[in-house]
Amino acid sequence: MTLPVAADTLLTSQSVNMSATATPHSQTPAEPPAKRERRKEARPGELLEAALDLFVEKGFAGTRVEEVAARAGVSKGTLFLYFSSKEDLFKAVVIDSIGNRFVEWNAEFEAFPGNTTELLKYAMSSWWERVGATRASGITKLMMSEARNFPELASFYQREVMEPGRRLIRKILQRGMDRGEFRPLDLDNAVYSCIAPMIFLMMWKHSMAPCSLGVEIDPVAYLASQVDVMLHGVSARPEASKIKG
Amino acid sequence: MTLPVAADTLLTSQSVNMSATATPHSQTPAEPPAKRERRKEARPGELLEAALDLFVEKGFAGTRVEEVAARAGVSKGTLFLYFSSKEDLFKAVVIDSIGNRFVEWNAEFEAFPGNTTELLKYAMSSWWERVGATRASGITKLMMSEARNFPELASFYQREVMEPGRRLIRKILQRGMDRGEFRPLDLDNAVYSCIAPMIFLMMWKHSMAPCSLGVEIDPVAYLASQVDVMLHGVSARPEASKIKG
Amino acid sequence: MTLPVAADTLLTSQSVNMSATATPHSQTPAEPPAKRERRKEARPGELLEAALDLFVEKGFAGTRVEEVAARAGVSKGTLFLYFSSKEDLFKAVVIDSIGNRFVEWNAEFEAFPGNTTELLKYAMSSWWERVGATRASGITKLMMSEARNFPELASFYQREVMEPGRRLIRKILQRGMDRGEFRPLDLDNAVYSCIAPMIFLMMWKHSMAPCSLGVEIDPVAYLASQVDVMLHGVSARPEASKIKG
Amino acid sequence: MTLPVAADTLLTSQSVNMSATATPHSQTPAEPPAKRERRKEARPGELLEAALDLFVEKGFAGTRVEEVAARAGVSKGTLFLYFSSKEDLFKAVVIDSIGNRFVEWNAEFEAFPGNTTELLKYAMSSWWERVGATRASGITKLMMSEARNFPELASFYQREVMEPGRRLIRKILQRGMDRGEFRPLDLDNAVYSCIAPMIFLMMWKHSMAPCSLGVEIDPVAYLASQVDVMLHGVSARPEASKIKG
DNA sequence: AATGAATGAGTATTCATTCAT
DNA sequence: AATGAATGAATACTCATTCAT
Repeated sequence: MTLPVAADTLLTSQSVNMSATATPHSQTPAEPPAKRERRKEARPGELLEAALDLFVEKGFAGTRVEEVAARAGVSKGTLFLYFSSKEDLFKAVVIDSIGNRFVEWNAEFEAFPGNTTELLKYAMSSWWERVGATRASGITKLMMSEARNFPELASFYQREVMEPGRRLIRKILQRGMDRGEFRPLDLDNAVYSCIAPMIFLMMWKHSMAPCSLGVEIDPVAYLASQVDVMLHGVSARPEASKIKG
Repeated sequence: MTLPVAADTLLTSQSVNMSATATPHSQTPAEPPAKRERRKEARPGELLEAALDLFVEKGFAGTRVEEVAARAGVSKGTLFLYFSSKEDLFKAVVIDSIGNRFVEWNAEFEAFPGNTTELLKYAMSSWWERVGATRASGITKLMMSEARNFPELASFYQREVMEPGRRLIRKILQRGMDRGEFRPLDLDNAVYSCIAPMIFLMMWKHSMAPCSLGVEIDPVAYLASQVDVMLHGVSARPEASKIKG
Repeated sequence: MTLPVAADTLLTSQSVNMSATATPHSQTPAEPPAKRERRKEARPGELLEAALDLFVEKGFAGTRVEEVAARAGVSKGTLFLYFSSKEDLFKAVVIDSIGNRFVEWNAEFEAFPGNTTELLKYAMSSWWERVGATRASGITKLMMSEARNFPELASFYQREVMEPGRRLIRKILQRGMDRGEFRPLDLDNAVYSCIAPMIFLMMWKHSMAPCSLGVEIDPVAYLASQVDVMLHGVSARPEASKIKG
Repeated sequence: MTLPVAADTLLTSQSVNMSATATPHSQTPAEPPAKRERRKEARPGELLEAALDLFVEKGFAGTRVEEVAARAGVSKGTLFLYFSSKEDLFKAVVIDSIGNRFVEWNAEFEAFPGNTTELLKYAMSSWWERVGATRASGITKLMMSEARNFPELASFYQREVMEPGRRLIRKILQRGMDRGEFRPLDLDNAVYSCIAPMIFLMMWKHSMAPCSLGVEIDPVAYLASQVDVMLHGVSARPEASKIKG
């Protein structure tokens, strides 16, 4: 797992037990867990997974550590073997879940062969596949919900996730402008035309969707629609028709 | 305070003590409203305001009723005079804050004289003025954060707020299409091109913005940009230039 | 209640909730305590009494706050209404129990009419009556037992109790020497010939005596014997007998 | 390690796991004690030493077994190999530390050639050397502090330590009386004129002294002073002067 | 109607003890 | 014999809720 470079700058005053940051989200297929099984290696990851799910679902204050432990298949005491406090666990969950894929993505997008329209489509849909659709998306919902209770973590999240994301989007839009594919744009705001749908989808997925009684949103279709609208606008093109007519 | 029409449908299983939002001790015959009477009337409102702010900031579980009472300038005991429980208070906060302006807005937009492009701009900016920029926007952040802890409230919120909002937006887009101002659109998804930015702004305002160290978003500029992008797209118009050239 | 002058110097880093220091050891005759009786005034004193007894008996770590509360006839929660933590309670117990009677005693002994032999007898026996035989003696046992767990408190206790006591005894011995009643003495050490028996009695009373199966010590008799031995020594006086013979 | 004769009488109701103080796994036939064997033998002793220090410093409840194990250089689990419980460890610490030197001392004092004044001086100073100044003195502080939590141990201690000590002192004083060196004394109380200073010194050493900021006591000087006062009293001797005059 | 003292169920955390290795 | 991961009962402390005044 790649820890974000600045992770340690966060931890000056309230340090997070780093021993906890083991393989995140390792889809260990549920082996029959014998009682008092010894597997120090696996524990933190399992706890982090369980904690992520519960924190996302119920929030920090609404989650009981005992529940986290139970879901990870261990006892309350074991949790405190790996995380010195509930808050420490919380921080570890957030920090652990933030691998910065941005270097990787940057390279990938930098090398993208097609035109920027295609790149934008690709960026959005691959984001969905790799983040939006995964458990990792919960972190965003969590941060949005708990930011004001953990301002330190919030600014860490902004620095390590929001900022790089924003820069990546901006680069794509800039590419479009540079290549004459996109018209001149107010980039500072235009980036959010990409980011807002992502945030919206993640929030929706983790809040309304699970109790949705009627309205369903198909993320893939929505993102396609959004990219389409974003690219071509909703306005009819009277000039174009006129000309053709 | 305007209660949404469907408020009572919510109350089947987990009833909200309605005495809380209604005048308490209403048996008192209409006497000349002395100053102290005035205060009596004001109590629940002050509590609801305080509760809204705190719930938005700290979440349901993270907020202590004592804090709510203190902020409203009353004692803890008094709070329970108006709301039978913390949960009841929470529900009242949500329900109370949802006046359905939608009938009003519907009428307003129905009578809108200008073209749909103008209408869209107007709708977005007036939404910001009347909701986004106000304390009411907190409710959305609250619902997004707490939906899974209060699924009943969540579906109430969807029914009373999201749904009408969605329909309103849809109507506007439909109007554009009907009048040939907008090109044919996948309306089911396109509505979210308007809604996502709103949700995003409200979430941002109540989560990241308060602890933002760097990135600031100017909502008005962003919404303008978003509407612009939405209307005209980001793509350059080779045809258009061709024609002109 | 008179708080020792230097009490506040102790409280710089870990402050003791001073609201707690109400009438100490008020022998409130057990009135039938109605449930949920309201008597804020009496509470802290009752709690301090109960806490003193239990801390003396079981030590700090060995005492459960719930037990303290129960003995004071209140619930666990109520205790925390008056003392912010177990440690705070402990400190309050110690500080509260240390009224400095030394000014009063100083005056009393200063004005003592008889010879110093009488004064010494009087001092010891009145100490027993006013301190040794009372619940207050427990504090000494407590401090001796817990000094190393609460070094701050320990030096407070030395400053406020041991030191003044030492000075008082020294003054008495000095008086004896000044008046030619006592022979020249190594005062720095001689004071402990008075202090050690007191400490010993208090320790004994609160540790061995309660589980004594055989040996019993009669404090009054012991103190009388100790004063006698101290005054006249145990050695036979050959010179004296010789002369008479 | 010498076990006191009456040690087993203690074990009626709350038995002390004697395997702890005996060679563990003694079924091993007497093989040449390799180095590792040596260590094995040493384990319980190291644990007992560590435990003694910590119990004395922090009390029974305030001491964590993990700390004891760590100080002894073994793991928590190992401790429980030798002692079946924390309480068992505690009892072993006390019992182990009480070698009864009294038979030896009895003989030594019985054979003492000099006068009783000398004997008394010798007894006190050799007690300080052999007990007071050593780690063993901690046991007394421990017992004084914990007696009421372990009444059984307390009466064991009284029987095995206090009682023999008292008898030894009494014998010395009796010797002085018998030989006409001491005047007639109330022996039952007079013994405590010797014991109290010892107890006082041990308590002081293990409680106040470690956090003493000002007052220091020189035990040897104090004991000398105490013996001097005890022998000759503090009173001036008018008769003597008269005679001389 | 308003208070705030009192309550006790609930929760985070500790730590003696167990046990598979 | 030794380890140290795992346990869960115990305990300090919190906070929604009650109720006498």
